[in-house]
Amino acid sequence: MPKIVDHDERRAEIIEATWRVIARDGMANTTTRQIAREAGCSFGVLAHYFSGKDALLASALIASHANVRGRTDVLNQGRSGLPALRTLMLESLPLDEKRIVEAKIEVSFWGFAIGNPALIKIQNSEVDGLWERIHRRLREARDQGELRAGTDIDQATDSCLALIDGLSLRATMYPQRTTKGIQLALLDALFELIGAPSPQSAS
Amino acid sequence: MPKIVDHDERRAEIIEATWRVIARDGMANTTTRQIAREAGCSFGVLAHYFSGKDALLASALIASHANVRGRTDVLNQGRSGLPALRTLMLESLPLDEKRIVEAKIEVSFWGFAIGNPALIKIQNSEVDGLWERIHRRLREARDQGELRAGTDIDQATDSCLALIDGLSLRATMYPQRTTKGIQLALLDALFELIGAPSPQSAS
Amino acid sequence: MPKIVDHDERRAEIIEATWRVIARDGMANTTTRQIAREAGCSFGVLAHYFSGKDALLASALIASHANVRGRTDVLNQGRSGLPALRTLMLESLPLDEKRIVEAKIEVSFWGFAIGNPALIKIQNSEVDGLWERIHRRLREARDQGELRAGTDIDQATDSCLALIDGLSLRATMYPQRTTKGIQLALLDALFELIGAPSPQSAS
Amino acid sequence: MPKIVDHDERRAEIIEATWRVIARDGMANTTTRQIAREAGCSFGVLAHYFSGKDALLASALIASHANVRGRTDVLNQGRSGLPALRTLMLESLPLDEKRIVEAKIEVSFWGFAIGNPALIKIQNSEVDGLWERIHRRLREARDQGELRAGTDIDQATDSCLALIDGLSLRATMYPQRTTKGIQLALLDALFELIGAPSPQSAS
DNA sequence: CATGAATGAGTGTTCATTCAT
DNA sequence: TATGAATGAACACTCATTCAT
Repeated sequence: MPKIVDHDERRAEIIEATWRVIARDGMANTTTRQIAREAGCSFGVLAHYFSGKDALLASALIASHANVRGRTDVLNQGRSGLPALRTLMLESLPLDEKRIVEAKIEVSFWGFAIGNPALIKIQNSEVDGLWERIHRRLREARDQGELRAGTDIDQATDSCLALIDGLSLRATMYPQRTTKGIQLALLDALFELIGAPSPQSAS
Repeated sequence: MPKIVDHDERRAEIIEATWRVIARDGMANTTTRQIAREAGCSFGVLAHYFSGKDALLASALIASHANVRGRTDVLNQGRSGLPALRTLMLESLPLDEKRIVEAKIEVSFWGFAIGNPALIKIQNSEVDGLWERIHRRLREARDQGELRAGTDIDQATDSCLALIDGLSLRATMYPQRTTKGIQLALLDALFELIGAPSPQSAS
Repeated sequence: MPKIVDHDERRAEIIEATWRVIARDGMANTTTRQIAREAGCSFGVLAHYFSGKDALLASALIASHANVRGRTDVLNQGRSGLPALRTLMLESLPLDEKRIVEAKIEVSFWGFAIGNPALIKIQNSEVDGLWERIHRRLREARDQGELRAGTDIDQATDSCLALIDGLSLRATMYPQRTTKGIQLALLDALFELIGAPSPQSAS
Repeated sequence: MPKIVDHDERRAEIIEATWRVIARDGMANTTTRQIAREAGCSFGVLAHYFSGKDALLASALIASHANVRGRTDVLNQGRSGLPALRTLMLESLPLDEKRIVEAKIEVSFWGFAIGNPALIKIQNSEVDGLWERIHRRLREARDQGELRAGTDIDQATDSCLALIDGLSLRATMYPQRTTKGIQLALLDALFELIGAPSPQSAS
C-alpha cells in the first residue's frame, strides 16, 4: 500500500500556503518555489496536486470564496432576509485579520486577471454566485416586508457588491483608513438606504 | 548637435504606451520590451527617461491620476460644493472607454502594490490627495447648505471613494454588469443619501 | 501470498509498451510515466522489472532485435544461402506496419546512442550479430554456387546492412517515398548485383 | 551606435557550436546551456539570435545541409552528369572528420524528428531538395549517354540516397566498420550498377 | 542621445528516481 | 509485490538591467 495521505487535506494545506504567500508577498512575488517553501514541502509536491501554477492559483481563489461561503452558510442556518444578508456582508468584509487576508487575495486576483481570460471567466462565475446569493436574501427581505418601499433589489445587490469590493480594496491598500468602525458605519448606511434598520444599530 | 526632442513629451508618450499595455495585457504581461514596442521606440530609450521599471510604473500611475485631476480641475473652474463633487465623481468613474482604461490601470496597480511598500506609499499619498479634494468639496457643500442635515462628511468622503474604487473594479472585471446607467444610478443614490438631490434627478 | 504474475510476460508487456511509445512519440517524449501509462500499470512497477530507464530502453532495443531474429529463424528452418538471406532481409525491412514500428525504434536508438557509450556498445554488439548472420548466409551461398563470380562477401554483407538501415530510416522519415515496391526493387537490385537473380524477379 | 556585431556571423558561430554539441554529446544531452557554453557566450545570447531551442536546432540542421550543398556547388562548377554526381556523393559521405560530424548531426536529427511533425516537415523538404539534385545529375548523365542501358533514374536516385543515409549511420554508430575504403567501394559498386565505370576505378 | 547586444538570475515545469507504506 | 507520494536536479525560457558603441 502506498503512503497514506489525505489527498484533499494536502491540497488544502498547499492552498492555504498559497493564500499566505499572495497576501504577504503579492501576486508578482508568488512563485511556485515560494509556495512550496511556505507549505513546508518540496517543490515537486505541487506538481502532484496541481497541474500547474495557473490551476493552483485558480483553486486558491475558488477555495477562498468557498471558505467565506461556508462560514456564511453555517451562520445563516435558520436565517433569511436582511439578517441573513447582514451576516453575509459581515463575513465578506475585511473586519478581522483572517478576512483581511481574504481581501488581499481578492484584490491580488483582480489585477492579475487582466489579460488572463481564463481567470476573468472564473471570477465572473464566482461573482455571479455571490450576486445571486445577495439577491436571494434581498428577495426574501422584500417578501418579508423588510425593505424600504421603492427599493430596487437589483440596484441594492450592486450596492452590496460594490461595498464588499470597495472595502476589500481599502482594507488592503489603506488599512488605517478602513477600521472596523468605518466599515460597519458604511454597512449600516447601506442598510439604512435599503430601508431596514440593522438589528445591531437599533437601540 | 543632438536630436531635438521634447523631453517631457517623450516621457508622456512612453507613459501613455505603458497605460495601454497595462490595460490591454495586464500587469503580469507588462514588460519593458512590450512597453518599448508599444511606444514605438527602442528598448534603451526607456532607460534614458526612467531609472527603471519600477520608476516607470510609478510614474504611469501618478500620471494617470494627474490626468483625471487635470480634467476635473478644468471643468470645475468656478464651481464648488456638490456640483464640483459631482464633476469629480463623473471624471473618476469608468463611464467611457478612456476612463475604463484608467480604471484598469488603477485596478492593476492595486494587487501589484501588495508586497511592494514603495508603491503602497505612493498609492496612499495619491488617495490622500483625492480624499482631501472630495472632502473639500463636501465642506463647501456643507457651508453652502447643500448637505442633508446630519451628514457625516468624513463618512461621505469614504463613500465616494468606495464608489469610485468599487465601480472601477467592476467596470474592469464585469463590464457587462457595469453599464453607464448602473454607475449613474449608484452615484445618484449616493448623492441622495448625502442629502443633495442631483441636478439630473431633480424634476 | 503474492499475486501470481508471470515475470517474463510482465516484462514483455512493458517492453512492448515501450516500443509503442518510442515509435509513436519519439525518444525525446518517451518518459517512464508515459511507458507506465501505455503499459497500463502503475509507475512503480517499472522499477520492479527494470533497474532504471536506461536498462529498460536497452532491453527494449535488444528485445526488438530478438523479435526479428526469432521470426527469421523460424522461417529459415531448413533454408540456407541466398533464400535464407532473402528471408532475413524481408523480415528486417520495414515492409509492413509491424516492421515499420521496429524501424522507428531502430532509428530512434541511433541518434539516442550518440554520447551514450553504453548504448553504442550494445548496438555494436547487436550489429555484430546481424553482420555475422548475413555473412554466414553469404558464405553458404558462395559454397552453394549462388553468388556471381567475384562477389566480395564482406562487401556484400555491408551492402545488406546499408540497405536495411537506409530503408529503415527512409520508411520512418519519408514513408511516402518508401513504398513496399520501392523497397523490394532495391532489394532485388542488390541481389542482382550480388549475382543471384531473385525468385520473384525470375520469369 | 550599438555595439557592432555581424548578426549572421554570430548566428553561424552559435550554429557551429550546436553542431559540435550534437555530434559530441548527442541530441539528448544537447541543452541550450551546453550550446551556450560551447559557443563561449552567455545563455541569453541564444535568445537574441534564435526564438527558441526548436528554431535553433532546425537552423542547425538546415545550415548543415546548406554547408554540404555549398561545397558541392563550388566543386561542380562546370561539371554535370555522373562526375557531378560523384562529387555530390563524395561531399555527402562521411569520408573525413568534418563530414563525420555532419553525419552525426544527420543521424541525431532522424530519431529526434519522430513525434516532432515540424521537424519531419523540414527534413522532408530537405531530402526533396537533395533528391532533386541527384536526379538532375542522373538526367544529365542519361542525356550524355553515361548511364547503363535500362537504368531506372528514380530508382538510382533512391539508391544514392540510401547509400548516403546508410553510410552516415554506419560511420556514426560503427566507425571501425565504415572506413573510407569501405565507403568508396560501396560507392563504386553503386556507380557500376548504374552503369558508369567511375573515373577512379577505370584503368 | 540612442541603440541593442549581452548578461544571468529567476520562472514554471518535467522527469527519473527513491522510499515508506 | 506493488503503490504513488515525495524529491530535487535539470530543463527551456523570460526578463530587467547593464554597457560598449
